[in-house]
Amino acid sequence: MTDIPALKLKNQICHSLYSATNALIRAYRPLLDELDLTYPQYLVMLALWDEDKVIIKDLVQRTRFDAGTLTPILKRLETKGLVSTAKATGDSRQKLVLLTATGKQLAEQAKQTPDNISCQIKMTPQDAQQLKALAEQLYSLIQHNLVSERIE
Amino acid sequence: MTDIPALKLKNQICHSLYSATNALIRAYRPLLDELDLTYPQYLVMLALWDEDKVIIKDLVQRTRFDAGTLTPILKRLETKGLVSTAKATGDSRQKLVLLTATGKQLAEQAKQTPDNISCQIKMTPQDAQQLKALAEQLYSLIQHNLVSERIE
DNA sequence: GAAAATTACTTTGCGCGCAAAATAATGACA
DNA sequence: TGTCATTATTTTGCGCGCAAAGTAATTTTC
Repeated sequence: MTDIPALKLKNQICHSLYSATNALIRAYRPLLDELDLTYPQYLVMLALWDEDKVIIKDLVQRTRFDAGTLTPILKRLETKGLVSTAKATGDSRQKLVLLTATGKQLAEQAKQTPDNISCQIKMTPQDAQQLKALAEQLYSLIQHNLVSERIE
Repeated sequence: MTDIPALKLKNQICHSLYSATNALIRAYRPLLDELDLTYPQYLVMLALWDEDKVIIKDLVQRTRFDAGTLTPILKRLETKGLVSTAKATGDSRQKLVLLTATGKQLAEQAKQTPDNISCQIKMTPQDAQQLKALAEQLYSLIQHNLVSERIE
């Protein structure tokens, strides 16, 4: 119908990126099922395996999740016995997130997940790294934009 | 805490891709608000502006959406008066999706959206095209994988 | 030609993603 | 010191995303 090239679905980066991301989440699902984690929960656990005993604000930065998204995710991880929380000494608005022993042990089981995924998806390491770099670039450009808009 | 490089959040393509995609959706939001469309609704409309009078199965393929996701999206577009539906002649399980006059007119307003986005996000056309190509490649590799698993 | 399998689509349920509003503690400043 | 703005976190509400189950029409198979 429309012959405006700019409106053609096939020309949209957003569609390619959107469907690739969703496909990747689907590909992770069977692996993460074994860890009893959803994809976002997995990303939060990765952040905590890097470093725990952090306040939520910190975790928001590192995971790039919205605070309103993170709160219920942490609650579910707590219900599963993977994390616990404590009030921060000093500023009592802040809440510390800690890994439980179970949460730490799960890293051992998760250790193989990245390899398992890259075995399934036969993208060359070069292409994968480039995709990651371009995605990072896009993220940075957009974040920079939003920040500078907020200042104006 | 964990010193397993494979588990470091910063090394995960999935995290870069996930946060870039969500950031892009956030960047589209103010533009799509003017069209009274959400991001997925916009993608469906793009597909329909390409070609309407199509059955849902067709739209599932072209949008790469799950059928269970598409049904309620189409219902909302119908409520907004942008699309209508009709039973297909022949196979009466099938449902035809059509653009209304309003739905067709909206293409005129949407015409500038892709340009507006690329003005905001100052990625070079080369990088953008490469990102799109790599995302397409990832999508294809995963889809191919899922299909071949289903056959086994 | 009736039972069984398949296909097209819808419904249900749960977990996000995020804007907006609420809550509560801290900091600023007059 | 009290008011006002700011900050950290939670809550609410709505729209996906998708697995799984349901419904209804069509096709296959014997």
